[in-house]
Amino acid sequence: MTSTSVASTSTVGCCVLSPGEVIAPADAEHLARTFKALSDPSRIRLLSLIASADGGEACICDLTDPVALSQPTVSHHMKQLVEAGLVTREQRGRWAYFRVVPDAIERHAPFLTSTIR
Amino acid sequence: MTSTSVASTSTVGCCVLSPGEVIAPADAEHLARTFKALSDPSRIRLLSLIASADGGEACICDLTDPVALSQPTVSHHMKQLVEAGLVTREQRGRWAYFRVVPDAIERHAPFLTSTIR
DNA sequence: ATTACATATCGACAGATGTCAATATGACGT
DNA sequence: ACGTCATATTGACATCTGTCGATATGTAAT
Repeated sequence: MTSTSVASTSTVGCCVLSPGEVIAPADAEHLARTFKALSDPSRIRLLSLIASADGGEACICDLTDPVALSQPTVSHHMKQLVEAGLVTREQRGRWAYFRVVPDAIERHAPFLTSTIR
Repeated sequence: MTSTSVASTSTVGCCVLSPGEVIAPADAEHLARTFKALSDPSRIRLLSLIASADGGEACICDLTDPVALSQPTVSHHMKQLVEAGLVTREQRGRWAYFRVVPDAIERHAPFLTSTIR
């Protein structure tokens, strides 16, 4: 067979490919979902703000001012980041504290090296 | 000063921050633009197809079938990838050959480590 | 219970995005 | 010059996205 083969959705790690193999559609969708969460400037800034915040965590009220967005909009962005697995949410009293998930992005590194290069 | 400071747009490399510094809005926008190019499953598959193709390059006609999209749509996606700097385009005869830019994504690694962690 | 405050959800809206069919552009062979 | 083929552009369309104001939900203090 001369055509490049399509990898089946990987079970070990994320999107690990043999050389010459093409990423599986399901893996492509998964990757795209992660990148989509990072595709908005405000969300990048929110991640950065949380990561550099005291104790590595921040609540919505800490974030609205620096990004100059309304409270509902920031809440909406945070929901996206949580659903993408890039951030965790912990309710403490009236506040919701968010933390960046370590290595959430690095987890996709295999794709970047084995698929893209 | 107790508040976290905002980094000015970095001139050396991409988005290098001192600890406790927040990414500059311009850098956030730049990063988001790159991630946006990667936020579509079809584009991820196109990148993978090109990278794994014979000689590391492919033309539009090689790509339409595997991704099951029309020629104009593939052309549109390729334009996005070129504009994001993730892929190069070289016209050779009637064909346009695309190649993945090595380290185009890795170039953003400083953000992933210095901003997100 | 009532009040105050932090966050989430809803409804609405403008603008962006992915897709295709039709057409234009451009390069080659005859 | 003409026809053919690969790619790009245009126009149209449905859907998704980011944003806000208004409102609902939930938690804690009084």
